[in-house]
Amino acid sequence: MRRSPRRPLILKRRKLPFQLSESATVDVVPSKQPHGGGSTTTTTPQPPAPPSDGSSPKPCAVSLCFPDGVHIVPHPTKTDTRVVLIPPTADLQSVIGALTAKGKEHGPNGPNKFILLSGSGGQPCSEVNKDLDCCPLDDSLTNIHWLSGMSSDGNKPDTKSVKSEVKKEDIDINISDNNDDDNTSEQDSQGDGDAEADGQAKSSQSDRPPYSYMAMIQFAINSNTSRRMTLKEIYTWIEDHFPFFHQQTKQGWKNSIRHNLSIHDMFKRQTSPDGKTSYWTIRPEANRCLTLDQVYKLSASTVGTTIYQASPALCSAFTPQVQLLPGRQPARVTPGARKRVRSAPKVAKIDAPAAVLHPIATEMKEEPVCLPLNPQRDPHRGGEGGGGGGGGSSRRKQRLVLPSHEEPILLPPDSPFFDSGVASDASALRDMPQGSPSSPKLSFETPVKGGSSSDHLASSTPSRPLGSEPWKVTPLGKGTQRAMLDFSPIHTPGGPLHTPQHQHYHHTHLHHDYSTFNFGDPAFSELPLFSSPRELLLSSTAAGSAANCSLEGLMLDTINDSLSKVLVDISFSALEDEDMGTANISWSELIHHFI
Amino acid sequence: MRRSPRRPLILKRRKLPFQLSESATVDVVPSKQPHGGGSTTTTTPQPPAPPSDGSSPKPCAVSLCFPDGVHIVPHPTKTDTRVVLIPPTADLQSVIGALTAKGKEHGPNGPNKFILLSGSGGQPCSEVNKDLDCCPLDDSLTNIHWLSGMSSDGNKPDTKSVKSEVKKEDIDINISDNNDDDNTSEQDSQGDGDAEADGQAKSSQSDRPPYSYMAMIQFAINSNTSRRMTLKEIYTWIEDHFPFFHQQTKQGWKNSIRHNLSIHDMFKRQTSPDGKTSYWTIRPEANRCLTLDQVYKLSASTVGTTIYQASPALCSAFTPQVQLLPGRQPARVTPGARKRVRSAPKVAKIDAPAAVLHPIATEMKEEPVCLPLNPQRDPHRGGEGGGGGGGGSSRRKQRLVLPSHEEPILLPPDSPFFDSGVASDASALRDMPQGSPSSPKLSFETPVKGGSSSDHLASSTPSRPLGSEPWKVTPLGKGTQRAMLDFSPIHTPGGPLHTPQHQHYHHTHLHHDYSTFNFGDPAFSELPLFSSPRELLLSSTAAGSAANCSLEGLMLDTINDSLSKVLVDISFSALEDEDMGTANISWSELIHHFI
DNA sequence: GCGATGTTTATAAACATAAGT
DNA sequence: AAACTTATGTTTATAAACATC
Ligand SMILES: [Mg+2]
Ligand SMILES: [Mg+2]
Repeated sequence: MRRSPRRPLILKRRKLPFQLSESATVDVVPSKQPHGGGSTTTTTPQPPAPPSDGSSPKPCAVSLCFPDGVHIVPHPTKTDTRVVLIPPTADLQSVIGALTAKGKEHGPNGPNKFILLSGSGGQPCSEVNKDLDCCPLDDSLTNIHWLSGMSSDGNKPDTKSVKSEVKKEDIDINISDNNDDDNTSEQDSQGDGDAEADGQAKSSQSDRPPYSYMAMIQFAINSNTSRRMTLKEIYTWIEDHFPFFHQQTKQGWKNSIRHNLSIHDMFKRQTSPDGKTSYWTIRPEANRCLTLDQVYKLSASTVGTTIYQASPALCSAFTPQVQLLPGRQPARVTPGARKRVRSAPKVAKIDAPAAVLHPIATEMKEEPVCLPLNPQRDPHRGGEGGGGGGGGSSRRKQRLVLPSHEEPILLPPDSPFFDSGVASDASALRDMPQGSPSSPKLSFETPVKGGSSSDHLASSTPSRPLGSEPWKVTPLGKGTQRAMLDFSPIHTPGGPLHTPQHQHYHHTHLHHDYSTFNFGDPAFSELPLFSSPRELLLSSTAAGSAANCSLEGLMLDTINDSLSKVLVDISFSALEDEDMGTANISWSELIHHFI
Repeated sequence: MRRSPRRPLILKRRKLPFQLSESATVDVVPSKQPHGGGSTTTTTPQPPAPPSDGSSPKPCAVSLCFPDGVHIVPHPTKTDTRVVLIPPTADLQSVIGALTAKGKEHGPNGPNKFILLSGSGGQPCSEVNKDLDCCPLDDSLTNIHWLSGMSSDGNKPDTKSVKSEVKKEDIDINISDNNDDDNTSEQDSQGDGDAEADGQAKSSQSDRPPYSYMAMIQFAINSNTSRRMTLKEIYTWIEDHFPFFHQQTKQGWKNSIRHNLSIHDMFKRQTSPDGKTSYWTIRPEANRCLTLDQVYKLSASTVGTTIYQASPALCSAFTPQVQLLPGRQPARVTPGARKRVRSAPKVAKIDAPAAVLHPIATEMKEEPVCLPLNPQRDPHRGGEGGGGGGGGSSRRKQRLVLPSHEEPILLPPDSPFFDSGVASDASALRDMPQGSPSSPKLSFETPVKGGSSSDHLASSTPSRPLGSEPWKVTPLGKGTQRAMLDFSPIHTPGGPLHTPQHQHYHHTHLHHDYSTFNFGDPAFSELPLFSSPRELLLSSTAAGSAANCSLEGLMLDTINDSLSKVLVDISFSALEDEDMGTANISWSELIHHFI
């Protein structure tokens, strides 16, 4: 037992540079799309994305507007980059082949980088679930709704015994009962507790699930309609869904669960009004509403692309009437700030061309981590605006601030981040910095960690994309549990092109507290480890159709011959202001601005 | 090696409730004050507090104004609490004895809680070191001062080759060279590297130092004039000062050092302009400027009370000219908000009656962790201002938010926090939440943890208060290294009674970035583990005199017969606004408002 | 490929505290 | 009501897997 089982290695992403170099489109475009194997278990009936039936040999079309309906638009700031909008029905492989040829035909001087987006597939999802976002429950003190049946293992969430007076406006109470498709599934799974052992037996051959503790806790909490769980409930949920932990004689994993709850700022503890029970919740701003269903189902269907619900947590209504004055957005720095690319530690994220980023003046004077745009790093440092600015991009990654004068820019994939092939990151499973909007008020309370947390990614991608995982998920699902996936309200503060710069620097008031919400945070898909470029392509194809409101895309670099999955990220450095948070705009909407 | 050495247990505080219960003042006031044993090693010459020569049998004086010059003022909000201002010349024991008797004479209805403060001793320290705060160096890009001699192990910080232009106002440059007593010591220690082995031999009998990695890293970085160090330098510094690590064959401790640097948000990495070297720094707002000298010297002098420099890091000058508009302080919530008690995880902190706290509306709707004021918790919840508010105080501690309507209150020690006896906490060694002022701008950059961090205390109190520590600190100090202690600028945003509520919710701009600075954070003294109540008393006495600008005090509870050391904390929930940060007010000044 | 430096996750454990017995 | 036990939380220490330079 001492010999730690090691964290699941399968969680680790692997670098698989797109092998396209020597021979132009060699090996890249297999003639057929083995899309078959997928959908072994519960499938997603609804997605309006008809998967292209593959085998569409049309790789030679190099026109600017591909016959498939593909649109190529220039990048706002990068002359060598093109944004390629691909309809869900298009054949991704042929498009890539065409782009590769196109890129190479112009040589290093012409466009050689292509950001492939497929935003037209999904429904706008803007007003889809205005009320059924995360946090369906009202937490007002008076609302003791949750007192009803929570003390035990969460077996009786249906008995709304108390039903106290609702003090807030329309903060539901009905919302709490809002058993939509998505929530219903988990609701049930939780309801029966252990009785769920139905069809698929929880055989003893359960390996350790490929999820980190952080991910599993998120699965558990998000599975509950009220989005909160007691420690005991979390234990039970995990045991029920991952037999591996049921078999564990030692309780070390429970220690780890508690440890993770504590250290990750993403998990917050709430105390019931009576002070009797503690509920663990997920910081709404950080909650991607990831559920096991999503990951499991997606992995089962060979789809490596999951949309981790971008829901920025509309729970703001719960907050008292603090009503702080929203930071004035005007008079601020970095006037022309537009977009900016971001490269996550292990994640590849880029800003969508449409999105405007408000770079916000740096807080310190550290390195402007805006990755070097070109291989030849330009030390345009001397004339910096503020004298601060710090050095160029440092070694790995850490604490990046934009010199106030620097504009955000779309970063091409030439940086090491993008040539790293698949970015099977789990941003959705990460605990985003978030600026700790709560700390200000709590500042005087030592107990609160507040500040910044060291929460980090926990890849949730199952090892193998398809079928029969060795770690054995205990199903107990209905079958209609995918609504959650479709509801991905993306809060886009301002208009597509450029939002007015807000300077809200981590406001504290919670009223609609979308503090530090990043457009890009929400939707980064988990990519199962691809054993070959083909797999990457396949998963990408699937992603284009299934992922509505997705921010993910592919970065095709014809110079380096690399194809990387990237998170097309629209980042608003300071979204804390409530005024911003409410604006929802779908990814596809944004894309339409460019077509 | 696998069998982890365990973290130094001596770091742990112990509960030593003041044994005063059964027999009124029995056993509490020993006839003599064995103050002798102390001050075995280097003593603090300056403290204007002549220790009472003990054996002062005056426990019966129950008058409101003690002959010693003690003033007793009512608490602004708590009727059962009195604030006792004790001059440095007063005999603490007799005062405590008198207060105990007084408290018991009135029974449970009368005042039974006393907050003992000794604020008159120290110099105002308001303008003492306006310029010699933390971060003597300018970090502006143009300032390549640190490029001079940093690449190596930091052996040549004395050769200020570059001495670039000082961009800021008067931010010194002399400060960097400011070889006061404090900095000098470390400066030298670093200069000679290994040659420091002078008088006290680094015998092989070095036990593990009682400091956490986080503390040692702080020691190391703060010892450098430039307040930054490379990883290698940190290694070297620790090895040089703690022979224990020099003897280590395994390099596991280096792994831990790196681990700590990464996980603790307090530590930030900066990259030099040339991108060649990375320097580790301490977030200025979080830096208490703690040095080994302070801890070591203090422990040697039996003084359990250390003032961990409250310096909120005036380094803000380094920041570019971001110049964000400071949050408007007006129109905000919680009008009558005043003070509030806080109980840290393991730390006991209370707000000073004079301080005003701007509770700031909660961000979420969680538990108003304002600890229950009385044993009988009053669920005055129904008519709350905002309807939110959350439940009562939960179990341990975590994430507390004030319902916007609730006023901050001075928490009496009846809560479990105060009856826990000695609070030998090390808030100075903690990484405060801080709201991550930097995250906003970095929000779009995954690399930055930003948000809140799980940095936490690392008690720095040496196991034994006096002399010859087994862990063997390699001296290499001068002898006159205590300047740092005396400079404890306390930033008190507003006037004593109530500062205008600021709503700055974690501003990001760094210009004078005092974000989330808590009045109370800075000065929490480390209490060496007291083996008896007497020791607590002794240390407290010493503290009263030596600690100017100290915020510490004693909480005497005549009901529970407990005497606890507490941090009298003035907390401003949102001090991020620059306008606030510059206002310095000494603790004694605050106290004078009540006399 | 190797070594230094960084980042994250997993485990074990020491304590603290609330809740039960 | 005191004492012991258990559950729950918090924090630090270590080891390790990877990533990047
Ligand atoms: Mg947590
Ligand atoms: Mg760090």
